[in-house]
Amino acid sequence: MFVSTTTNAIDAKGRVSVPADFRASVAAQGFNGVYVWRSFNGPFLEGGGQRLLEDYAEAIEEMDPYDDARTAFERVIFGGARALAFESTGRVSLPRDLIEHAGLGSSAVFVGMGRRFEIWSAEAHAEQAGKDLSYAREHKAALRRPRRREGA
Amino acid sequence: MFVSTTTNAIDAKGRVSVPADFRASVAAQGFNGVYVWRSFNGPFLEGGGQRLLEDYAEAIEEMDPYDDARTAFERVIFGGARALAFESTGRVSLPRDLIEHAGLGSSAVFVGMGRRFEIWSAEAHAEQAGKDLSYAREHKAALRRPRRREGA
DNA sequence: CGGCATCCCATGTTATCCCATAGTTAACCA
DNA sequence: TGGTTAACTATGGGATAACATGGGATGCCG
Repeated sequence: MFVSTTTNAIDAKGRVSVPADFRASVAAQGFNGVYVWRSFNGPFLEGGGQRLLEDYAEAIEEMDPYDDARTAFERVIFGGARALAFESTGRVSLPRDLIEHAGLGSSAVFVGMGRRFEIWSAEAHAEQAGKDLSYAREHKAALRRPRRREGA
Repeated sequence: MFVSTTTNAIDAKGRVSVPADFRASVAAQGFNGVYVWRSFNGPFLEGGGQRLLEDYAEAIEEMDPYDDARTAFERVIFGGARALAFESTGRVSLPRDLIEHAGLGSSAVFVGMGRRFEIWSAEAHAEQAGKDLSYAREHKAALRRPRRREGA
């Protein structure tokens, strides 16, 4: 699971260290790296491990083979995703188009989102964090106590 | 798995490099190359590795022997598919009829689709990508939430 | 003999590997 | 408890390998 927020530097070659605990949580998923794509909800990137992408694939598999919606999702999700392998010290190099979409400069903010994570520019993240906080404050009633599961 | 979108040049001889990660994902499938056929959904090509064709064959086996759809699939996919072997540097040479069907000029856009991939002309792809993106954005609720598996 | 495909080699660009450093945290022992 | 090691993390830089691509040479079949 991806948790916490970390800011890492992007060097001149476009390399950035993926937070160590993010790396640990995708270890042993077959592919030693992460998949990253442009969010279509804003100027930031979304990412996850191989298992997340396989789960998307599974959800898509359940649609009709040549349904227009299916091919659209396939193109957007698989066509838009990039497989970024970890190099020996745990960095990935971000392709240009992803850097541009998120408006990344010399640093990247990794935000854990549970099964996914997001990558923001420092500025965009600061702005969004403010919005999220006030939104959460206004809607705190919506968060109810989770039901206890058996065995826990 | 085929992911990401890559644009490669087609030279005067009709040769085009298959993206390295696409080649890696069909390696060790018996045939050192890809199968490509004309899509019947538009002016683009579809392709995949040997395993994909075998899976199609299996799916078709389960249809009625004289179902019109079955024979159509057999003709289009098996009859229309071309086996394109990788040359030493990872290129394939696209037959004329495929080039014409997709309206390819001096470049080809490879779009990863998970289990298969598509090949588009730059112009047609730009147009289609816009449509797919807005479609996916509008219908994202239609993509059932992927089932969570144990682990991350 | 003329297209057409395949093989081989050459090249520039980009990405990746490997080593080195510095700061931080954890571990360990006296 | 205090201090010293020992890991691990993030990050910089240079060397190296991989990739995409062009061109020529060779072989094949009509």
